[in-house]
Amino acid sequence: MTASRTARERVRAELTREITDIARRQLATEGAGGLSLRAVAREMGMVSSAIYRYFPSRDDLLTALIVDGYNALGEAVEQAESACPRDDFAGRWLAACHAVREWAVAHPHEYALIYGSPVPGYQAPQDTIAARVRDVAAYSRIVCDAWESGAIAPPMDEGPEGLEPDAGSFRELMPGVPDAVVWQAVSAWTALYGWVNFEVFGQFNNVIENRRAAFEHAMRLAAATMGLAQ
Amino acid sequence: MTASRTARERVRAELTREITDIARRQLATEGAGGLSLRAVAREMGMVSSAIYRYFPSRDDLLTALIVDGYNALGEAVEQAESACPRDDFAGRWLAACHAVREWAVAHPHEYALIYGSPVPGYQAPQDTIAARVRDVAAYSRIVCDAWESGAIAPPMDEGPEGLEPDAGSFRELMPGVPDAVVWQAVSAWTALYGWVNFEVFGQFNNVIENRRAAFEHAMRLAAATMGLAQ
DNA sequence: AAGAAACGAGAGCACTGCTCTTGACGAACG
DNA sequence: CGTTCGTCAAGAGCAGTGCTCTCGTTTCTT
Repeated sequence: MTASRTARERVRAELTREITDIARRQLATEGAGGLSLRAVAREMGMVSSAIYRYFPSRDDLLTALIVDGYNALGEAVEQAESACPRDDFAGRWLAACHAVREWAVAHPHEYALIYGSPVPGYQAPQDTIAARVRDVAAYSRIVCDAWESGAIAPPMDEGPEGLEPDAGSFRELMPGVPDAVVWQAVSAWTALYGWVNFEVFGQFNNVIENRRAAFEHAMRLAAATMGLAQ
Repeated sequence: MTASRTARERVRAELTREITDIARRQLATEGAGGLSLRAVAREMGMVSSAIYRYFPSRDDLLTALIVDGYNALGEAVEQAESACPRDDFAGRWLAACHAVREWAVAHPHEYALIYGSPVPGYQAPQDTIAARVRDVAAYSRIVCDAWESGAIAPPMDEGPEGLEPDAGSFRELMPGVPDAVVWQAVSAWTALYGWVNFEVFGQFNNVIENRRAAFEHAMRLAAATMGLAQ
């Protein structure tokens, strides 16, 4: 039904895709700040103002790339995690971690776009929040499953107060899991992205050599803090 | 001796300081990408080209701000950590963590400059690496002291290979500490900055409410992974 | 076939970092 | 004291940016 309404809409969809493809390539080489609408237009053989027929502003083009990035990362995590045996929770966790790291290392600029410092003046629209929770949802599912099958021991203390039960937050993504376990999961989550941030943004240059092994070791430690038996 | 050589040098130093001050204010409001030499010059009542007498390029001005940021953060950590009893290692660690977080929350754009995604096209010169290790040096000292007084239990495994013994790296900053403990310290380090990154870059908006308490809880968990007795 | 909507091209505005030249001022030297 | 040399602010200008507006043309709808 949505295959080809008119020729005009087909070529419009085609051009829109070509614009985002070229923009993604530019993003990969120049970074977010170097993404130039005029350069995209130049590469397409169009005039810069024509781009505005497809994306009303540079920020809208950025938003499209951000949504694509969230989905690509989320899909990578989902695939890696779902390839593991359902009851191997530590294995699923490690697979998810490696998926995040490898995608980030392979697409550093896209990763910076979604998990780095926010682009100045850019405000993420509501369209992005649906795609943004895909990776953390997959990861919450592991914690959820592990808790339900008793693979996570109940911790001693209750943890601090103050988990906001907002849509798409941890509290909603892990129903039935006690707050203390959610807090441990949050800690492991921040450890994961802290590591990936440091590696992608160059803090490990000339410091850590065998990064994959070191990462796996750190993620095993994170799983332990989460209470996940190895 | 360096107080006042000539009047010319005095006014030059004064103007240089004024430029960095205005640039820092602009950085705080607009972010790194919005830092404009012309706007700085406008605010000083000068013409844009005059700025180039003091900073040969925009990147050099950025570098000055980055070095200042490293020093400010490092000094905050040093002060907070040194205010604790020398043998209260967990207390020193928590104090250092809170210092990092509070400085970052108070100066989000400066923090983004030094620990966020790298500014596109900007390459950090060698001048920065001296100041950059100030915070991690203070923090390594805690681990070192704790290890020497036996507050850190020797871990089971040895951890992965691949610690690069580069100048200013962890391996050099913690002499005498076994590799396995250094790896645990690296994990705690990444957990710390992972948390601060997420908070400063807005990932905790509408998710975590009482962030200071949650942070302290996460940092206690990190201290536990590090093997630090509480 | 006629009207409406979408489209690409082009000119133009305000802004950016940066370079080059010009003229003025101040400090050191003979 | 006067000259010379280095430093400085100012201005014009270049190439680039995001974005807006207008103007014919093409395409779809009625």
